[in-house]
Amino acid sequence: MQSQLAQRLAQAVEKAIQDGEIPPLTVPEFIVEVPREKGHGDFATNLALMLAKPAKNAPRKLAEIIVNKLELAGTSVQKVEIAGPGFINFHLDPYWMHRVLLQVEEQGEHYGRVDLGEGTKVQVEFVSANPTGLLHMGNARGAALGDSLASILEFAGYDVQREYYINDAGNQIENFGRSLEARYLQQLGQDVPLPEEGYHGEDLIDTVKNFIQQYQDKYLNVDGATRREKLVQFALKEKLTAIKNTLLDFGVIYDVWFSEQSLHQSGAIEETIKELQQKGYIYEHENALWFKATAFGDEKDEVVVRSNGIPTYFAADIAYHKNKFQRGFQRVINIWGADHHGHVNRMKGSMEALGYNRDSLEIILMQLVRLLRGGEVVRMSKRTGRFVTLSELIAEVGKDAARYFFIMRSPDSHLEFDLDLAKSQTNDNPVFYIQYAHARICSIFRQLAERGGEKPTAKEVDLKVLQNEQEINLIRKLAHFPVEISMAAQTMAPHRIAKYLHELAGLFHSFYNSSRVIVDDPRLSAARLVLVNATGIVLRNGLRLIGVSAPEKM
RNA sequence: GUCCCGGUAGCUCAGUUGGAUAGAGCAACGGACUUCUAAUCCGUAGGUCGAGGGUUCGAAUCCUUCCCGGGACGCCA
Repeated sequence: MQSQLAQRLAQAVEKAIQDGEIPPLTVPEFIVEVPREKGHGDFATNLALMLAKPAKNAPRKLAEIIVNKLELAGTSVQKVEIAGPGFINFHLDPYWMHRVLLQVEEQGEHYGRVDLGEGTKVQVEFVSANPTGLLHMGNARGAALGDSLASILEFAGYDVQREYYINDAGNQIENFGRSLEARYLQQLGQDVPLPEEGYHGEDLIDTVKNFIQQYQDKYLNVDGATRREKLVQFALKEKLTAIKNTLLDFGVIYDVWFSEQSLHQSGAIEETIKELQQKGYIYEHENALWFKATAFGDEKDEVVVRSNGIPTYFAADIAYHKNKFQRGFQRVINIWGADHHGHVNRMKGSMEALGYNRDSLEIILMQLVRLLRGGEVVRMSKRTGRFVTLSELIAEVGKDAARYFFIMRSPDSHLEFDLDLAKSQTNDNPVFYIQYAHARICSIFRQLAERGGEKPTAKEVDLKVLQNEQEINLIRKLAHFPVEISMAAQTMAPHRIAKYLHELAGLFHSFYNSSRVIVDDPRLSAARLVLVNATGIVLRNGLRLIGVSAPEKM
């Protein structure tokens, strides 16, 4: 409906130009939106306002010209008016929206899909936590955000792949090995210190205990390199399995687990550096190789190969992202913690250097998470390795609340995660509020079944009996769902869906409290059941996108 | 010092890419259960949109200068 109106409006302008009522110009960008104020109609456009400057004419005057040229045959527009500084408001046939109920029912779990992406290949890479420990709150936010974004993009017509990059090579693995070695020797009674820069998390003690159970002291009296290699191999496998399982519990399933090590082994890193070298973006300084990030607007250059000959993680990352583009992704989206922001420009620069469009690599930076318990900030320490893990969080508040809380705020915003609120089963908890709406809907249909009634279908029902304020508000909201999907996909903002669902649930609760669904009048009853059913479908579709379950009973 | 993010109601946050009278939830206050789930609803109150300047028909939104909070500036990842 919105795009149809936009098209007709553009045509009207063209016609006015032909007739010489508006000077020749290209039609400016304008929007057809749902006005906040209901008095402003069902749709409104700012076209005349946007046209004012290029056409050198007063907005209201232009609005009049446009309205005169506007062809509205075949639309549901009943009345057009010019308002305020020059808005054109459209009032539609009061029942136009009711048709959306037919659509919702017909399309079911597909209602809300749009074809914004037109099959564009997109990859979303998220979490990619080092397999040297457990997942923390930052990873958790990334998991919720990345998975939801991927789902939303899919729903908006993109061909989406979810990927996890396993940092199973490089410096931190060396470090990991030395930490494991220390823990191993400690367990076997030796008094050795943990490396200063090592992994201090106590989870490594358990890992080493498991190792000992299998190998005992077999690696006590071998050379360090062998011992560390064996420990690392064992620990990586264990940690990665744990991460996979936790993410699975969180409802996140990846298409691809990509190993950094494979890039080292295949020679892809070396090859990529050579390519950059040939293009003149690599130079040597103090025995190290540097990438000319400054040539691409970054503040300073960056080392790709250390003076000891070992490539940095940056070198691996360049090779990795080149690999992504080689796999044919037209958009490559990464979700990173805000602490990686310094990495953004040089990564984009490196892609530009390799001949790709820097804007095809899109980075979403998310701000930090603060946990609150009993009104107090839960202190975490990276140094001591003491923090709340994702699996602990899931155990404490449940998957649904956790996923909702992580995506309900814009990534740009620092996230305050109130554990008590997430656990509370009261109306101040938005997750329960939404789920409760769904449970109530299911309950109505259980009730109907108990009374021997049958679920009506939209086309056999007279939807025009849905006329009260609550019914109309609810229908309007359902009609808006596809637009919401487009917006969320376009701005890569899953929190919009959370907000939408909360509002939808609110409108449903209002409706529920104002009108009984199962009533004596069979026409009214049937129409309301269709409305309720449609609401249930949209709630399920939305909740599915953000990875929250839609319980039938609470 | 440079760069990034934020600053909107008591609190936590939205704000449809520059639009009409700035919104929601919680907290506060006052109401509604003989009902398909009161885990709900209805109502009231609450604002110099961090501050100043600029751009224009029109600014929370854009440009600029400051202030405050968080983060990043390594041959770590």
